[in-house]
Amino acid sequence: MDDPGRMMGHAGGGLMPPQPYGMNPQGDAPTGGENEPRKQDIGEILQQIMNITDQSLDEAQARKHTLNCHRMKPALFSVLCEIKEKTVLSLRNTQEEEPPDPQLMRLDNMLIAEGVAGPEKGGGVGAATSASAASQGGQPDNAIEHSDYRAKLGQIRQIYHQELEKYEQACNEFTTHVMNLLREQSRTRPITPKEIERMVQIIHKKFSSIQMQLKQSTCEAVMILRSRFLDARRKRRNFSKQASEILNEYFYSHLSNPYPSEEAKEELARKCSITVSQVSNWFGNKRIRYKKNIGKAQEEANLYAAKKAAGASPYSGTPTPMMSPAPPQDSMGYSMASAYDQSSAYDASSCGYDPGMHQELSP
DNA sequence: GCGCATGATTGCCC
DNA sequence: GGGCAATCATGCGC
Repeated sequence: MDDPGRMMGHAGGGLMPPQPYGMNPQGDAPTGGENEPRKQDIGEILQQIMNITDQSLDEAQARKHTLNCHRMKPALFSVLCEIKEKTVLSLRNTQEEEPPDPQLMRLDNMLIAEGVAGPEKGGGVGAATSASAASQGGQPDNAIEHSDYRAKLGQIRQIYHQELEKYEQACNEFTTHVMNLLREQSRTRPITPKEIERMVQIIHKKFSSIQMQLKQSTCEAVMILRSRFLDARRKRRNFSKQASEILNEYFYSHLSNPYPSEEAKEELARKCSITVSQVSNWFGNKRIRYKKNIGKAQEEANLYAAKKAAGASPYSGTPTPMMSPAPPQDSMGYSMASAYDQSSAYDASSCGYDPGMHQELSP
């Protein structure tokens, strides 16, 4: 930040009556041997002015009074006026109105869109809804995900507004402080209201750059939250036990043709409270893993066969062409008849046993 | 913390 | 476009 001390200086705002710049108010142009002591005097006065900032108010007031009564004060004022003129010239080029920062506009727009800035949108309900739908399809725990996302976004929003308020407060406090300081100093040194105003602008600019960092960090936090929320893999949840049972029962009941039709998939999806694509994924994974580990799959098949025998299957009333599960292997690696084969209503002899399917699904 | 289970994704093939 | 195979990433029991 610019040193406020460098902003000092202009005739009209000071203690002295307006005088032409560069003129010695006393009219006695420095000459020859008188120069050295005067230089020393001015140096001394400048040093005292610099020291004022390190002093207590009472001390400073006393010192200022001494300075104002100093015989070299008018000469110093004149010097300050000269510096002032040069400073104003250099400032003229920097006072043009700057266009709004496109980066800041982007950040603002994003924060408004996400419901972090601007009017309260329930912590980004819209974003949460879309993200939730994208990540979970029609899963019942949507509401949990949704509220979870909303709660986290709400936290971000709260922190953002707290910090923003803090920065604004600090900015106002600092601005007031600097303005008071400059007004106070304007009694001793030439400072115009316009310069004070410019100083305020500089302070605001500084604080707005800090605000931009805050906005940037907030945007990053929202993006991270969103990506985590949208990343389905991160949010993988095992299906409910009931859903797994339903899917397994269907799979082992249709082992001869474990490729459910679209209608069947929809029905399964509805019963399991999952999406059709999740049903497709499940069957895709199941077919592959069944083939890879047929022995273990056989145990599972037997389990479901036993259940079916007990009449527990929801599919027991809808006999469709299927095969018995792959027979378990004995110690020699040969197939043995499974419990499922023996107990199922859909055994090899009764309905559509497909040896080819065994081969197809066997490793 | 580790290993296995499991849902999801990706690339390829038909 | 659907299925397969490989892989990733997370959940979960130990």
